[in-house]
Amino acid sequence: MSDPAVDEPAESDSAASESAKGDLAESAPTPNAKQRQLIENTAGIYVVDAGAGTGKTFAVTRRYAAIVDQPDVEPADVLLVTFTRSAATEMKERIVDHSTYSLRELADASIQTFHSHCLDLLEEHGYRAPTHLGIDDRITGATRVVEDELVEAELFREFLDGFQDDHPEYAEFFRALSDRSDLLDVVTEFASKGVFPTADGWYRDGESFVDGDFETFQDLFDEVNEPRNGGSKQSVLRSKLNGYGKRRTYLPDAPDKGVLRGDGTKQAPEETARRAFDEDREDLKAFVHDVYHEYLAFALSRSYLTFGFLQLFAFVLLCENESLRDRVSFEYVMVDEFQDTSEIQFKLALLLAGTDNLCAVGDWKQSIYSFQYADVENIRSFEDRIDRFASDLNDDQERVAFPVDDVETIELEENYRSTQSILDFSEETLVTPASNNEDVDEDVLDDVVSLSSNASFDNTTIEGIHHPDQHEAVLTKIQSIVGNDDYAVEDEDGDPRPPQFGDVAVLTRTRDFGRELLSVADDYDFPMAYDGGVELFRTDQAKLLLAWLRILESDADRGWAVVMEEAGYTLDEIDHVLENRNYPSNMVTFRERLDAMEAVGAVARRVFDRYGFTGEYADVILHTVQSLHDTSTLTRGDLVRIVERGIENGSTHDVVTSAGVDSVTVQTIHSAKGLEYPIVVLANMNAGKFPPNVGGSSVVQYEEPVGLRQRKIYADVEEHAHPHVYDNWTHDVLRHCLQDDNDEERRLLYVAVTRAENHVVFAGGEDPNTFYEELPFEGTRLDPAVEPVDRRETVQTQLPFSVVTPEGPTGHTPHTLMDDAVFEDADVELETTESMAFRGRDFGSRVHDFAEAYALGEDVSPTTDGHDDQRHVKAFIDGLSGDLHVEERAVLPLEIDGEQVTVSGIVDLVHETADRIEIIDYKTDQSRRAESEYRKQLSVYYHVVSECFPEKVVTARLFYTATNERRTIEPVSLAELEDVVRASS
DNA sequence: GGCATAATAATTTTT
DNA sequence: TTATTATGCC
Repeated sequence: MSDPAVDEPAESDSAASESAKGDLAESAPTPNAKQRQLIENTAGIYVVDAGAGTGKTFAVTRRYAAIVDQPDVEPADVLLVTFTRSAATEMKERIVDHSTYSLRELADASIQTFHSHCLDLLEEHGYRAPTHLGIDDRITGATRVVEDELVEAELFREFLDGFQDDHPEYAEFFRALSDRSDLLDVVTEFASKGVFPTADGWYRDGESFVDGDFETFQDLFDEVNEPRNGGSKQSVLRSKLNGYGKRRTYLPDAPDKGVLRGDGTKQAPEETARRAFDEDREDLKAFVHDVYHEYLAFALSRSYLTFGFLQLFAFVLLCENESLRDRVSFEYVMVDEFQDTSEIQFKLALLLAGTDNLCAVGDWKQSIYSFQYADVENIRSFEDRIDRFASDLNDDQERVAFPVDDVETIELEENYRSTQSILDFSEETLVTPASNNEDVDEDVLDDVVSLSSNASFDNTTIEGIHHPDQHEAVLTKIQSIVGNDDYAVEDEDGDPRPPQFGDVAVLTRTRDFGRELLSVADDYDFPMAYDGGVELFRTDQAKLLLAWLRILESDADRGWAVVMEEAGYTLDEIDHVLENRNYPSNMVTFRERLDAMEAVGAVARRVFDRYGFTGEYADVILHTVQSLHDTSTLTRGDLVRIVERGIENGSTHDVVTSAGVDSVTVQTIHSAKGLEYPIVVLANMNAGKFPPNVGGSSVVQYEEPVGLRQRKIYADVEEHAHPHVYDNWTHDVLRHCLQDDNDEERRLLYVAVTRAENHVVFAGGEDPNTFYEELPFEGTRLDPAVEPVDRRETVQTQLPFSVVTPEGPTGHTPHTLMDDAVFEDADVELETTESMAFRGRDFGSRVHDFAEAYALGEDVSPTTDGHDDQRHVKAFIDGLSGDLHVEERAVLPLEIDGEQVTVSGIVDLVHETADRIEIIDYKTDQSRRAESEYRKQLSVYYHVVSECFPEKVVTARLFYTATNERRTIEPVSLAELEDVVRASS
């Protein structure tokens, strides 16, 4: 145990009185000048450019505290909107530390996402909201929110079936759709922009949005129609129109290619814009309107709302009901992550603001959620938009009752995360072409607020490696980095220290790459963990398990086909075998062996053994299956259904790998947003992968300035006969004007780079992409030579428990059971805190020391050094009532193969009430991958306590201190524990 | 260099 | 389905 840990006195409310120290990110005790400007100016409209690592959360929470600590202001007067629920929780906790309010007092405060606030509004006042759109239905207590996208898609399909039957007049539109579910996208997108249908038209000025605005369109058109190379080269548009009508035939009234492109010119004629835009879209509008309106009615009749509809109805309600608007509006509104807001959310913020005390905080450079309808223009063109939206809302009555023309901009400039080299480099990512021919507009740099680093040293390396065996090359590179002084990272005192595996994060654009990398790492015993959701049931492991289960159940063809294909049979061979039911004998033998097994868990295990699936996916599938049902009562049929359902709805599960504490993290860039790592490896920079050279494919799409585009395809009677005949050629012109460029890809690149504190490595495969080629770093071919890792030497894992000599516990309270003497006799090796070092800080002990002291009621308060662990622990413990016991040890006697052995386990906290005992183990977020081992450790204690206190409900939980997640753990069965002990002895 | 055509390969994920 | 890149021709 080390570390000064908790030496900071409880902080006072006034930022000014705090001591000037602390060099770590978000929670530096003293705000810098710009942060102070934001914190202290709470009246008026502010838009805050808060770049990566500039202490945004810190400033926002302090500002909130400053607002509510004013004499006449209560938390009920303030709305603080966050992007995710967990961000809301985090905000609350951090505010508690800096205001006079307790967590309990803030429990009902409006610190939440737009969606949950809308839900609250509708639950309380939404009963008649649908009538404003001419829908004769109500939102009631029985109305639920469908959160799962796939469930919604299923419901929508069901709706469309009925709709199609009821509306034969729309048959031709349905024929034109390659995928009916595109219609759901249209509906969702309309909803996200505040365009709603009424019974016989569009809500408010919705129709003008649907029609689009020619002026705006013309600007876009002109932009792509600009001749290039000083007039010597045709415009992008003209070049693209070269393919006009290439593989399709239009109806006779379509203009000729030559007319649209212009003859002997470098650009398409101006007239082309008009022609394409003026296409008659009335029928299409009616179609989309009816789908939209009837779907809303359908959803309400089924008593459900989607995320998008929550906002839709809340918006309508606030628009229509003036007195309600007055009652529910806030004196102060703050919106965090403003770059991730959609158009309707911006408008909701205006409707919810009772005064002009409005604050939008974000970083346009980190806007990477456009697929979620985030609109980066909300923050980039804040002043224009607030002006436009407010006057739109005020067109028939005053809804935004304050002036919006006085907008103050605050730019946070000090970066607490990265070196200056990385910050400077990061700007390059925003102007790097994504493909060889792309012309990047360098003007975006004018909008970049350059950041200045306060790192204590700058030894940054930025480099690229590539090799066809990219996975191995990445591992090799990481091995050369770990322990290498050339890649020193910053320790807790701001001094350089050699990096460890835990300092490295591999970020990728896709989950797939992460998964592949992890499986290669597994071959070398390389300490690496995938952090994030995996569509577990869509893995090979799950599919093969399903196949064998189907074989067992009914000799199903689709079972045999899968396992035979896996075994390398050709399709012809498989057909032949299936026809004659003459299955390969080794497989038949295996089937018989499986058939003899009773428990499905055992079947699964045996299947995974056969295919050598020893990795985490197999593990998690087994675990998931077991935790879904009690293994003893789960039939094969049940399991088949579970896996099928899992495949169908693509449910993701957090994969828990057991690489030990000090291991490399693998994540998607999206999920790494907000996090930081000393060393970032940005992998899979291959042509076509990142950025992908793929465009949208939906047939009916909508963009605000253009309105609806339409393409109807009259397919020949013979399926897929070519050429199709299109009655609408406009789409083929318009689509070229609406191409969004690769800006968001560059922002993704930006997000990835700005996660790094000290070093960045780009990694590519056979064919590195343009980003890799164009960015200013040296890329070298790296021939992989991964050293197989002996984990016992290089990875400091925490042993789940040790096997010791027979000596059972004798006491009968859970706490005397953990008698020190018993424990010491047992000769258990205790890990030292050194082995838990986390990025150079004594992370584990920092948290544990604090947690222990705080749980024991000592007068300590969380440090604010850039990590939230202690704060999270404090909030967690504050929420517990009952007896707390810290650092408990358990020994559990087992009889294994006729021999008495005893295993021991340690837990951090035991929370005991009259009827429950809760066992809690603190873990850093970093250690999540070892969860399956921790499970076993917790289970030792679980079984001991359960046996001694049969009348109490015993639960085991892991508490991830960095992310403030609490996870209930399904204990490992005694039989399984015995297996583990057998294996380790 | 400019233009047209053929070959090629294709995503992220929260409420 | 569609955007990019490679290619072949002028």
